Amino acid sequence: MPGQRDKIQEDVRFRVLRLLEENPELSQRELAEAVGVSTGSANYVLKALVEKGFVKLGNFKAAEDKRRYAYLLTPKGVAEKAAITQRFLSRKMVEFEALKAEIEALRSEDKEK
Amino acid sequence: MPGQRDKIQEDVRFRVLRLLEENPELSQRELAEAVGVSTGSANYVLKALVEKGFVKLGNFKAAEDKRRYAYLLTPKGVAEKAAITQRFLSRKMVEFEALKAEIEALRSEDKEK
DNA sequence: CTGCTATCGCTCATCTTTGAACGATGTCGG
DNA sequence: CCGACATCGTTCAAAGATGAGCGATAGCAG
Repeated sequence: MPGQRDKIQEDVRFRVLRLLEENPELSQRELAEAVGVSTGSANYVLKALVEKGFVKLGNFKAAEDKRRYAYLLTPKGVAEKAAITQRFLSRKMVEFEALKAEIEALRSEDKEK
Repeated sequence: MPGQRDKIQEDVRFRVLRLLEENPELSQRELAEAVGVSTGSANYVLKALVEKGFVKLGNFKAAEDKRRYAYLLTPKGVAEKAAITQRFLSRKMVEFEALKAEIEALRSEDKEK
């Protein structure tokens, strides 16, 4: 079921783009935790985003901390995020309804007893 | 993040138990599709449930089809499912709220533009 | 300055999951 | 009965995800 995986990966990419747009200072670990993946995955995703030109590495605290980067969205990255948003939103609304239905089904089953 | 994995695995187990309680005739493939995992995983999960004594293999179409089983919940399986239900429901309600919040956040961001 | 601690990005051995493929069994038209 | 085809449970090589740990850097106390 790679379709499932692809969706999850797109979700991760989207959330990363979204988070970085608001706050480019986030570290890989913070990003990982925020989107719910491992540090390894976060690193991998970030690397991919940089390669695709959606994110650019900057040191906005430039001379201060050579370890960490600022993960700045490029215009291309902003566009990509916008392009994904709709698909993401649709998917999440479907998930939302499914979840709602499942919860309700479970509850009404409980009542029956 | 194995906590995440454990939760997902419990979700799968729960959904399998739930589906089988209603319809023991489900094939592994149907089960896999219904819960959203691969056939390999479905097989693995089912095997584990049988080993733990939650599910018993029967051939309710006995002499008719030697390939497929009926996956019957044992009393122990029914009890397990009941025991998991609350935890599952709580988890899903949290997810529900999170999803709701994320969707709304995304929508209001859109409006701003 | 020196040592200690925390955190950075990054790697990779380890574990998990996937799904195409297999042998076996069932179905059905001719 | 026979052959073609569908579908069963099962397997396992390949692909994916994880997170402890590495070298490097920053901050801070003495």
